[in-house]
Amino acid sequence: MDVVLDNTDLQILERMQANARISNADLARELNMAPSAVLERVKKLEQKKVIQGYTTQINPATVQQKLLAFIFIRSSEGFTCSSNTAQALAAIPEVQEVHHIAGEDCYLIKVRTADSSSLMNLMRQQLQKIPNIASTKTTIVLETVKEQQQLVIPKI
Amino acid sequence: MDVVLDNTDLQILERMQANARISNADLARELNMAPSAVLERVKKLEQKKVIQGYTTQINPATVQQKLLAFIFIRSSEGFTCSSNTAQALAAIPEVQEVHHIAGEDCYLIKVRTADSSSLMNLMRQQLQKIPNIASTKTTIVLETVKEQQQLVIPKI
DNA sequence: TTGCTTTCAGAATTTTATTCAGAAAAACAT
DNA sequence: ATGTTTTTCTGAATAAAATTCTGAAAGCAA
Repeated sequence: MDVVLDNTDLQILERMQANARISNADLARELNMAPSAVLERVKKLEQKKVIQGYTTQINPATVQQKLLAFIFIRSSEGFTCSSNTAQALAAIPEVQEVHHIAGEDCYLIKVRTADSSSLMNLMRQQLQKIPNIASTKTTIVLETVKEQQQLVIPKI
Repeated sequence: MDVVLDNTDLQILERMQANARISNADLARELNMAPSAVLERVKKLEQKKVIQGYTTQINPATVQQKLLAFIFIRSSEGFTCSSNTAQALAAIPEVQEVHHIAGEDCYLIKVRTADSSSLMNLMRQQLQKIPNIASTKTTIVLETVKEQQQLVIPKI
């Protein structure tokens, strides 16, 4: 069940993380391997779900998403953090991330909307409808200095 | 200075966000356009920095990154949140995100490490070395329910 | 050794990316 | 409206890449 990755796999992952659209031919050249061999490895990394997908990073402001906020969500007392709550949160498209966290607060979510009034609408029309939410604490992001979902690939 | 996107651009963005490695030929077929026309648009979206890059989503656990944490960082009193602090935070590879936030706390950062002891090391060896940090409040993530950096592409 | 599995290289084939000339459409100014 | 300019598109040609396949080499277990 445990996935084992050798150095070649890690090299592939590192390069594809930096540029998902690198051609298989270029990748093969950088690794001094045949394209067919590299392709075979990439396919296996996909099968093994090491690679979960390929996404395009879009400048949020250009698609009218200028507001970013983190919201701490506390469940009602007497209710354990049900996965129903998490699922309901995750089903909202503007909710990018849902994390179950340690401590008193139950969930931390990351939300992206057009502006503060759309965030207000979202909270009123979507969050308030979810059962067993006792309170929310919102943190508005003024400026994002860094935002990379890139991992540190280990070296062997 | 303002980027204008028509419906075709948004369709392209939506599809490429879902799969950055979709072939230009497939994309053209879906949009009922010639591949050359689609390619031209994609190149322009890259030039205009609407598209900021293409990344591969890697299962963090498979590359030994099992711990995720959010850390609130407060600057020393009498010091405004200098961009130096933000830059120093952003320079740490394990720090995936650095957000300047509203309220008393100055920054909210997202950190990914192998385990809790590596997080401890990181905090002692890296965060403590940064000047003018008064306090940190760490929130450990127990379970991530959703994590998509996918935006909601507007419809026209 | 023998048999089994994995990984690789190299060649053949299919498919795609890329470039370019010119047509169509849209935008613009007169 | 009219003519002009700019943008966007199609379709064809070419270069490049993806994909498939065969078989060799390496690793491993019995």
